[in-house]
Amino acid sequence: MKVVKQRSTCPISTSLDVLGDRWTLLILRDMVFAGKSTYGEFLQSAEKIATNVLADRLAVLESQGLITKAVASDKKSKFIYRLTEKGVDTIPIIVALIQWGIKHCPTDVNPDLLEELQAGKEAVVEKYQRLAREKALV
Amino acid sequence: MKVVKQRSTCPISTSLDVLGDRWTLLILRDMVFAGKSTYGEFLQSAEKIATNVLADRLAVLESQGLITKAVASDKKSKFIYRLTEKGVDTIPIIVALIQWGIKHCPTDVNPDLLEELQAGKEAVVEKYQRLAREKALV
DNA sequence: CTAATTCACTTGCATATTGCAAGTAATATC
DNA sequence: GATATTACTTGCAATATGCAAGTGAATTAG
Repeated sequence: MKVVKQRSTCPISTSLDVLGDRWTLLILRDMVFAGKSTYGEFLQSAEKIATNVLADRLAVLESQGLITKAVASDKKSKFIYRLTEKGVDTIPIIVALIQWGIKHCPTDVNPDLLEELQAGKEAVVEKYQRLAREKALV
Repeated sequence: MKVVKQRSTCPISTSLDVLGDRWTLLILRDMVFAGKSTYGEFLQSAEKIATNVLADRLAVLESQGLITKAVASDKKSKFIYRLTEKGVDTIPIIVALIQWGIKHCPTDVNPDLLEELQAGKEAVVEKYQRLAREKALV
């Protein structure tokens, strides 16, 4: 049970106590936008997270109730990580980060996602929240 | 000139390269929601940022173009930090963090802000962006 | 049935970042 | 001229991260 140190009772601060590092939101991104769900898949991402850091962040996310961990139905040696509602609720944060990144940093974005975003952020949030909830039921 | 190491060209990743730590968004919060603009004011916050970390984050925010630094009009020994448009554009991220924190963590929130948020997130974002832009013109 | 492989980690260690306390330097006030 | 304010910097211990290698259970290949 990983403990998270709370610095104050400000909602921004408490959110950052859990999400405020370089890796946590990238793991959630991989779950939401890349459909990833296993340790091995998370290791494949372009940013190259270290194995010990990934294990630590997954343990924090699980103990904080953003994800669940379950044995895969096909293999007993494999674990499937799934988003909880608390995890699904981070999608507006992730989408806000995408918009800021697109506007202010040199980035490569999936053209389909870019088009969806131009039609409105709310629709994008709702779409990926719906997809994430469907995936969580499997 | 502080350099920020870019891990990939994903917009979420590039955003987190600048904003993804425990302190940066709290400084921006203080500017946006508490009207703070000086080193001494940032040090006063409940989370107790260390002086060297604050100096470092202000230098990063300035070199990345989210804030500007100027000598105060009343005292030459005082500096005023102000948000740029790039800084103002982080407000949707901060508001998304507030909403997640309120919903999922034990927090204390300003009742006025809570009421504003219940009436809709977009209005809150627009209000504080307008206020921040006005402040930047002083 | 045994050996190699996959999968999910853990361990050890060098480097980087953070936290804490104290010190410095340029104004500004008394 | 002495004290205070403002914005830092410095030194050092504690913590976190990055990297390479190792472990162990479950699965597949021969």
